[in-house]
Amino acid sequence: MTRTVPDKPALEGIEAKWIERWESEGTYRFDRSKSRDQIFSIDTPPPTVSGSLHMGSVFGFVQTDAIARYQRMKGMEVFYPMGWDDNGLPTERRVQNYYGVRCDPTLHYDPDFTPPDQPPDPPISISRRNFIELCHGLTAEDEKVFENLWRTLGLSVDWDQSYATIDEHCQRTSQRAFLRNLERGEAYSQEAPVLWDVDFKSAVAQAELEDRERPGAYHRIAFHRPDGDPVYIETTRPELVSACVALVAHPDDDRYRTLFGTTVTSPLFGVQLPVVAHELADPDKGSGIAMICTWGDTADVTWWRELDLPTRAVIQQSGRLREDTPEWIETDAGKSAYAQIAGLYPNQAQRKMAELLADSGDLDGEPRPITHPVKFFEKGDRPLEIISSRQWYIRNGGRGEDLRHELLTRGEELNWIPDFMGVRYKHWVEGLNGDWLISRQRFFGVSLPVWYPVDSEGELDFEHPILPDEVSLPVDPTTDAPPGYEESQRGVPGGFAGDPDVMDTWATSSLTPQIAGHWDDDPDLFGRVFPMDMRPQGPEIIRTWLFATLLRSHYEHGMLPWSHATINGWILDPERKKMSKSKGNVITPIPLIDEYGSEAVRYWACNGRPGTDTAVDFGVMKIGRRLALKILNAARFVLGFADDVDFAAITEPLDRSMLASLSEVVAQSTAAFEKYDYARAIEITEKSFWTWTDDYLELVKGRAYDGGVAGASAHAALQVGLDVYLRLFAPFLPFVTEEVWSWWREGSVHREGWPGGAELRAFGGDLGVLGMAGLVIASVRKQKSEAKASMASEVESVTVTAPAEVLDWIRQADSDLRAAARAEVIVYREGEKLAVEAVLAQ
RNA sequence: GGGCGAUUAGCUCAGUCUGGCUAGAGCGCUCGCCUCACACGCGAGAGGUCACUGGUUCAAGUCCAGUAUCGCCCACCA
Repeated sequence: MTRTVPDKPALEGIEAKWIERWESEGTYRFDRSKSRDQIFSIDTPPPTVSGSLHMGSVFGFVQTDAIARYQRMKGMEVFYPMGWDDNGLPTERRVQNYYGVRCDPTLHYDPDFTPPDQPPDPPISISRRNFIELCHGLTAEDEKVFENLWRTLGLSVDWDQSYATIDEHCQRTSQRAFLRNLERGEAYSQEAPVLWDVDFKSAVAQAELEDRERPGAYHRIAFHRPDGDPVYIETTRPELVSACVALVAHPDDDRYRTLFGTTVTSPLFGVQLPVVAHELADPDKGSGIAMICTWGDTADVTWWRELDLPTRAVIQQSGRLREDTPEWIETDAGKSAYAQIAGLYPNQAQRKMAELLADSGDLDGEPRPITHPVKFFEKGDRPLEIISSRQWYIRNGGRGEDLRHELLTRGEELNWIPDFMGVRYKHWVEGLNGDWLISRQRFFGVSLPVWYPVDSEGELDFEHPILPDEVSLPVDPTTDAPPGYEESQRGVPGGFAGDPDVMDTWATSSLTPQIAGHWDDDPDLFGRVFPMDMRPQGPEIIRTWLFATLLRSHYEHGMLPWSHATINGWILDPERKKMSKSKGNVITPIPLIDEYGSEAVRYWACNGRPGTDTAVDFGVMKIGRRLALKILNAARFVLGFADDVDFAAITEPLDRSMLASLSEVVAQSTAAFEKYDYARAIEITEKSFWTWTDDYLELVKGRAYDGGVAGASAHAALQVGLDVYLRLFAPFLPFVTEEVWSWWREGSVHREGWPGGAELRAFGGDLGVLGMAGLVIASVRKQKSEAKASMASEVESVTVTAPAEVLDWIRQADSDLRAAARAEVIVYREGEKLAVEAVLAQ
């Protein structure tokens, strides 16, 4: 092959050139003919396409790509799919804002609907089907943006292996897995208290909660004993006095011991309430006695359940207090008091209650302001309420010790990188306090594939759901009729009703190994890629994605879904602050790629240690760019000599020494990669490469230009060196290494073998020659520099003093040293310590 | 309240698992150099109480205990 080495190599434009070439040549296409032990499979995180692009996405994906490229070069067939997480609330929310629409399932489909150019305010209501069409359209656009970014970054993904969590294949997989969970008793539905977001009007799961510090106020409120004496409780939620079912204190609390078993009356509403004892009551909190409501917090739920208390719900799904007077309020005064808070939101009702209680004399003093943690849906704006609702659950060990233990054991079987991340999983599983709530009262998601018989009274029979055949999946029970029924029987006595809910997005994305590996429709492929080798992901979704994936695999396959979980660090802004939209410090990758180039951004990402929080650092990107340029220029130098080199011609001791040191670098880099430590691998290679260009290239330059037998040795050694460095850098800097490869080699460097140390060691080089010659030339440079002389300035003589064996190494590089130092002669003297003295020409 | 991680040069970070010459790199800074791959470059230099306190040891940035600050995760939040 003829060489085409450009006169002025440049980085500009090489991304576009190779992106296109890799695609057209199928460089990263997965070859499914390989067997499981020849395949390295990656369970890629499907990014939320309706989220914004940010450096956090780039960081983890580039690190994964480096590992994928290493494995591919090592000879493994890499299964590297890409998915898009497009179902669920983030998309709905984006569609609502983008088009100014709201979904109203009661409306009929309008086939001619097109959204207005500008989002209208207030938003317009559209049918469920129209809404879902908009979701599909917008996510398709968003996915293009992401795919373009991934390609620009050079991710070696096989784009034929892609999926979207809302596509038919994912829906089928998700519904099938759910039905199997149901069949085995791992999934169930029940009417129970759930955490409820009043804006989204949906239940949310424990994994989606976050605490936020919110202002509140302790209200000290009097309940009354039969003799009229007050019992003071302190509450931040006086609006729930109407939902109170009991008072509770600690069984050992002497202040309240005499009250247990007696009855008190609630203020304003005059409801008779028992006083009960429970260990969860904290004598040090408030007055030590608390009201139990339906339900103000999760402690209320515990008390309600364990003490078998009645249910008195006043807060509705809308978040408002119910309009009609609850039946348990029987006094006229109570009814008129309730009328004043009926239909209000909790915060409004709270202010009203404070007024009413103050007027009645039941509020002791002023409300005392505090800030306290309040549970929010992580994507929500208002505090969660707890309401009773029928929902679907998957058992996750939160309510069963045996399962919890099995899942903890699975966590121990998994290889965590870095290993301390395993502790987060352990703590999460140990802290679970309920099963996984998977149903959501939303629209853009995978439907729960169940219908319910409607009895002759028109009531739904939730205990005997009607299920589809697996072959008919995916189904949408809101539009499809179940087996054995006609659509005309929907909602009529003796007919059926479809479950209107969709599954939580994690209920689908917890199946990414099964989805990507085509568990449901291609068992041959699945057998070749599952269980997968690697699950890369962020630390914040260990409790969701990682845990849920492990759970589903444990249920379905009785094994871990992957052998290794690599957890990347958190990305911080250049000031080392967390990036967030609200702070306005989010950095997006595309402008950085435009400015520094893909290689530079990749270099930055690859320098982030596994699991280590990393700041966005433009300085590091500049260094990456500099490295890429250096590779181009060094390659131009190396390839500027003879086309036909003979590796048997590598006879010079210095050249062989260089190859020996390179074998060390290969060994260390390989060892680092085997431990998934890509950052260590690039560090080792980079450090060695700069020494190669600074010392070795300078030392052999003269000989290389002079030619002859000694020159031929240099030419060949330089080419071997370049060849090895290109391979070592290829996982990190795929564009520039491929570019240089194309100047003189056939095929793609990314399909070439990873270098082995054996063939380099076979040249029999002695590490000491290059090592010592490097020290001598450095010392001469230093003396020139101190004399403020040019490096090209002539040297009359160099005197090297050293122990005999060191002198022997240095002598083997004598002519190269003289040429590089521009020295007439080198005088060797035996001595204890290495000393170099140069006499500069005047 | 509990847990995990971090704290090393002005800045960004290696090094700590496995204790051992004078603690490293790059950026920035200072000085010098157009040396036939690269001035988007090359050479050299200055710069550190390894957060703090105590302990183990012949020897501690490294191991142990505690403290402080920062970040993250978790927690029943009356």
